[in-house]
Amino acid sequence: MKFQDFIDKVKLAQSKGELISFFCKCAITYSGRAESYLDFGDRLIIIKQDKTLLIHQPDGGMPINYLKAPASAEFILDETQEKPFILLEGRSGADEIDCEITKVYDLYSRKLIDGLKQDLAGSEAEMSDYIRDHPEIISKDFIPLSREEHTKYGFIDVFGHTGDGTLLIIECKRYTAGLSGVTQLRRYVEKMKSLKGIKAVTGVIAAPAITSNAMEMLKDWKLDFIRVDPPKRFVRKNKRQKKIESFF
Amino acid sequence: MKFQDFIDKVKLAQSKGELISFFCKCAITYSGRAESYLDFGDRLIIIKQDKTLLIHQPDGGMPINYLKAPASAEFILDETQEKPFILLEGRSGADEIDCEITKVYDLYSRKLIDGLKQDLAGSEAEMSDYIRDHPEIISKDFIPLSREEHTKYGFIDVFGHTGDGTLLIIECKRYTAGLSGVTQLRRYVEKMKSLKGIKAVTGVIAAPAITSNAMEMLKDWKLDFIRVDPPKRFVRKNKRQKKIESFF
DNA sequence: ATATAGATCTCGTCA
DNA sequence: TGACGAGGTCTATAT
Repeated sequence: MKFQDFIDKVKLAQSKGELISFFCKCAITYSGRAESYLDFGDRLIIIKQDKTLLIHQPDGGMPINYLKAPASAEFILDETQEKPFILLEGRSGADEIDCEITKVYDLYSRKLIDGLKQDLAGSEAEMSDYIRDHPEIISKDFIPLSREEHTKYGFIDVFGHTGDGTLLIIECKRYTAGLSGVTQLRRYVEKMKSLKGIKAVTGVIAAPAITSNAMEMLKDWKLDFIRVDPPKRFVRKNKRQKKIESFF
Repeated sequence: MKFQDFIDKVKLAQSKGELISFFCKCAITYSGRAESYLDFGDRLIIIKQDKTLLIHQPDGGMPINYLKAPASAEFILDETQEKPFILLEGRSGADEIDCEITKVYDLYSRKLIDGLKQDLAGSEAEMSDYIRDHPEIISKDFIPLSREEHTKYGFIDVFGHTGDGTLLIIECKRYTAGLSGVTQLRRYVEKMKSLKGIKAVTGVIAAPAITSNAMEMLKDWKLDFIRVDPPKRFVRKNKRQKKIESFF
């Protein structure tokens, strides 16, 4: 594709508020929170409708370069060498990407209509909901008082007390709990002890598993681990359907 | 685009090892580590050459759904309703996406040649390199012994001692240090004290800034903060070039 | 494989 | 706006 065609297509697509996607050969210099250089290769570049910029290599899940919305772009021509490139700039001007493009293979754009948000289940928030609604999985006499609460002690997943009046802080982890989860819990317990002047405060890690180092630290600090599996909400679709085609 | 055309194009592209990108209208059900549902809307779907799957909405930086490489796909036809959809499955079978597609607007594919890796500067590792090579920014008598070392005390960014023999652990943060950075440092210092039986162990947060809560906690634990800016390696390109075109 | 921690993290949320 | 923590985090590295 000729460079002028490319410019014309991008401008037209932009004016219509379309998402733009193109394959090209380019070299990329990024300067902002970090700095990077990537020499010439084929990449997929996407400019979303909110002017998010994504640059993807042919493999891997993460973009190799990106700019948060809204990014701006302008074409620049190096006066001496006549190398065209695109200068992309982040909103604040703190981030910028020089994308030197030597070939544009294809450019496709379309206005995508989609204002929907995903309904996600299985988060840590739902796990703390579940514990609040099933306090018996923590202990027979556990009485939850609050959940997902931002306190001056920190963001506490579940908070309550046991029959003998001991305050109990629960830190939920959806996966194997590690050292950082234990230090986080310990911080909450300590802070509540010192600020309330109460000694009868304890903490529990609620997670499906815990690493051995974390378990050791937990014991050192007289904290507890209770195995809790994160709840699931949706049921999988019936897989017994007629197969049409199968590939890769 | 007709459904059979879509299947044929995907199969052909797959056989040639191409990256596939298409706009479509679809509804997505995900089940795996979490579960989600997203009703019908227009999206950009990318199948990379290593069979990474990415599904993007028209706005936002993150894919709304994805599968890590290598994902597999097959077309399914619901027997009663004759709704075609694609069943995408993660490698282990633990993750799966049902993508019910009612329209395919465009499909583009190309073999992208790019085996290069990005040269990235400004990481925390480079910051610890810098401190090791410029120990005077910590103190006049600081002598670094190791850097980025995985020890039984933890992963310590920079470790050394001062003139009077006090052991010093440095935790680097590229941006404003927060509570978690302080608890992390505190954990290393405590562990080294207890395992070595030495009291003369102290810790330093090296970062461009620190939050007030973190600073308070740091003082409580007799730890220190030293302002250090992360080093930069690349110089920005000269921006004074001739402008060709500018858009959005 | 598991554990640990960084990331141009991103994203939401609350004070 | 800054601070704080979760994330289907992902990715790299060491044990």
